[in-house]
Amino acid sequence: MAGHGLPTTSYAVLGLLSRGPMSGYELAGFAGESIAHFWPIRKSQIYGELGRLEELGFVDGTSVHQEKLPDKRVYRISSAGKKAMSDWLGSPDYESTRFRSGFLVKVFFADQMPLETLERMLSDAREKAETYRAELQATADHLSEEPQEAFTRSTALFGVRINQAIVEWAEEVGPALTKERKKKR
Amino acid sequence: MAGHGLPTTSYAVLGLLSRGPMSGYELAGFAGESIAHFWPIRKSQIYGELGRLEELGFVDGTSVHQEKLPDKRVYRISSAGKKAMSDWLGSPDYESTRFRSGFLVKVFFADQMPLETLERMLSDAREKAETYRAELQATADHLSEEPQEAFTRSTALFGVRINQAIVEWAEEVGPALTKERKKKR
DNA sequence: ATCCTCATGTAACACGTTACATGATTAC
DNA sequence: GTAATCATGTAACGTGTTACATGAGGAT
Repeated sequence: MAGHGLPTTSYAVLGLLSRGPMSGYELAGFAGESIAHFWPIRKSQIYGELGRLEELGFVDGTSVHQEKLPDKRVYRISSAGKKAMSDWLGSPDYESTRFRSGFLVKVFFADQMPLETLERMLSDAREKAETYRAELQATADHLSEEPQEAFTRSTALFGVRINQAIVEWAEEVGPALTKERKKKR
Repeated sequence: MAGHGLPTTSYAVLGLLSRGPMSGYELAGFAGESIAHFWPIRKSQIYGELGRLEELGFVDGTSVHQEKLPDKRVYRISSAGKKAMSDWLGSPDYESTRFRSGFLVKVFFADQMPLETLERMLSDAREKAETYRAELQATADHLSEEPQEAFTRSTALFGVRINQAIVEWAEEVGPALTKERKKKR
């Protein structure tokens, strides 16, 4: 927790709502296109957050009837919500990074792994990172020069750097590791 | 899940036990020095995993009485456990990477953030990554040339690359973002 | 004397994931 | 006309985190 109270996910939802009123479904879509690469949120979790935020008085929900589609509930950030958001933004504290790599767990124990499997894993990881890097680079390139977008772009560029690092890592250690595995056994 | 059954944490525990019998407490310490930077496991979770693995017959636990210290339960990997481990290592599938950055969430919404806070955050993130990078580099350097260690070293080098990328990112976008925030408002 | 760390764990809870539900519209 | 997708959500579950417990030894 950063400062005092709510988990980061709550502020993420609140922040997205500060860009305009939305239903949970719409919010899930928006989150998927904007923050998902560094802070994924499942839609079921979004509904939970919206409920919590409404109880706290940080958002106001309004039920909207629709003819051909299911009725929806549209949420709008309240003034208390804006205050909570700007308090959060006022502090430089942030929730510490969570990183877990099932890939590295396997690499760590790979001295017991068939050579072919290891090679498949390494090339797979390299390729995935390469693809993802290109994708995020494209995202960054397509953003406008609007001031607001500079922040979005910087988060995309973060992902670009990370995935570039992974590609380079795979190229560096790949040959050494498979060679290692050939010696052993 | 990678293949069929257990979560990655179970295999991580099993894999560490394949290096030798340990108590839960010892295992937690070992995990903290080896895999924590890409797969952290809390000790309370380790006890849970050990219980599960014992029920599955993948490890055998033996209670050991100690004079001055609390009694402990020492676990040893069973042959069924070794089989489960090698089956897991035989498949190139791995649990997908989980990455969550509370830092980037704040950066994403930083157009509403006081300039000073943004600057503090960026330099803090840069510094943390720099420190962590050096730490992991030292870890990699101190590993021997034993074949086994090559895999451990590669996971450390992964962290080195990642943190190097973060440092470079901060240097790239830092000035642009703070400049952006100076224009706005 | 008191406080902190070591060495062992147990218990409670919350976040986040996966699975389930439902009706209309579009695709093949 | 059957299957996939859209548009809305709810419910159940499990991993992982935080808090609690306990007694001995070392530090100040």
